[in-house]
Parts: sequence; structure tokens; C-alpha cells
Amino acid sequence: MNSQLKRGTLELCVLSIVNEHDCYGYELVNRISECMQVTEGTIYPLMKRLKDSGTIDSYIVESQEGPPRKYYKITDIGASELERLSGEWFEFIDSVNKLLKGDKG
Amino acid sequence: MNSQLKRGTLELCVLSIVNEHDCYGYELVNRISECMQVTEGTIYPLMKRLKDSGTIDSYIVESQEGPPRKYYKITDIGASELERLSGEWFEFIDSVNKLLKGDKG
DNA sequence: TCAAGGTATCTTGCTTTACAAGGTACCCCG
DNA sequence: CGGGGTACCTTGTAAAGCAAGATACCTTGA
Repeated sequence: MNSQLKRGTLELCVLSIVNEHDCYGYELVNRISECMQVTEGTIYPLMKRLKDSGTIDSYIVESQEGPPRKYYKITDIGASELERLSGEWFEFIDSVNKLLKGDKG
Repeated sequence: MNSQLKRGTLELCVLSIVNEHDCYGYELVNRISECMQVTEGTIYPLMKRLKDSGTIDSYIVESQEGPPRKYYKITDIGASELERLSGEWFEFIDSVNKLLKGDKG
């Protein structure tokens, strides 16, 4: 899969999933992998960026199935960021599809 | 506009436009700018990459309105590349939209 | 006991590509 | 001759996806 296409949209995908329910990184990798190829080397740095920018918070939960999990929770900032990115995404689709159809505007 | 979103799709847009009719770089910048923000610093290097990869050819045409124009023409390789990228794009939209809706698959 | 495999985290280095900024040069008009 | 529109190109920077590798927890089975 064209990894360039994912640029910018993975942030949207992660925020959308975390907005539904708190998730840990490994879970996100598996969840997103059901729809598109993605690896830990992509997701973990992304979660760090999102946390640094205040769009998500995190907390640790012990697990019986392995090492502790770092769960992520969306913040108010994250919720409005999700709103913004979502709008941007659908606008972008329209723009590209118009170009592909040969329309103007 | 989120410049990360454009990654990978600008190549598709350019090929789609050039597939309709031969274009020169400056014209492509203006044409695409009707739909999304894009600059010469993006398009000219892209055209060079496309030519290097054999998806487009170019030829010079004198102009009364300024310096000579470098027109681009799609090749057979470019046409099938356009087909491939187009499919990839629509598949990608579906994947992202499924994730946003919370569907599986 | 200890190796293997699943779970879970993180980092380093590479690569691609959008873009700002700057440069060159043509043409016409005032 | 100077300004503005047209047209080309390059350099350097930044963002972000990903391969690869490191660490460590837990369970299962030989």
C-alpha cells in the first residue's frame, strides 16, 4: 500500500477510534490493520506526538496477558481537533475527486 | 490546508489532468490551485520525478506570452500508473471512512 | 528449567515529498 | 527602463511512515 497516502489521515483515524473508547497502542495497531497496513513504528511515535500536543492523555493499566498497557483517552482539545481533521478530510476528498472528474472548483 | 494530506494524491491529480490533455507545469499549478493550495516548488520537482520514472514525456513549445513552455504528455506506462493510483485512492477512501464509522474490514 | 511465542512498549535511522524561498529569463506596456 | 505577468528551476527544511531492533512481561510445553 502507498504509505504516502496515509500521511495526515492516520492522526484522524486514531483520534476517531480513541474518541469511541479508550485504547492502548498495540490495540490501535491491530484495529487499524484490519483496514490498512500500519506498523508499531508508525503508531507509537504518532501517539507520542498526539500526547505532546495535548489531544490525548494516557494512563497505565496492568494486564494478565503481558506487560502493562498504556491506554489513551481523548481530551477536549482532541475532540475539537477530531472535528477539524474530519472536515478537512472530507473537503480534501471532494477536491481530489473534482480534479479527477475534470470539474472546476 | 494540511499539506500532509496531499502526499501521494498530487501524483494522481497530475496524471489525471495530463491524461485529459497535454499541459505545461505553470498551467498545472494554476489548474490544481482551483481545487487545492499547491505551489511551483511542489509541482516542478514532481514533474521531474514523473518524467524520470517514464510516466510522462515532455516537449517544448514557444509562447508569445512569455518564455517557452514545457508541455507534458502521458505515456502508456503513465496511463496504467494512473489506473493503479486511481484504484488505490478509492480503496484508501473506503478504508479510512470505514475506520471513521467504526466498521470492521 | 528454560526456550518459544504472544503481548506490549519504545527508539534510531532512512526515505519520501510538500513547500518556502530564491534565482533566472522571457514578454509587453507605460 | 521598470514593473508585472508568464514560465522555468533549485536548495534547504520539515513532517511523518516504516523497517529494524531493543526491552520486558506472561504462559506453555519440552
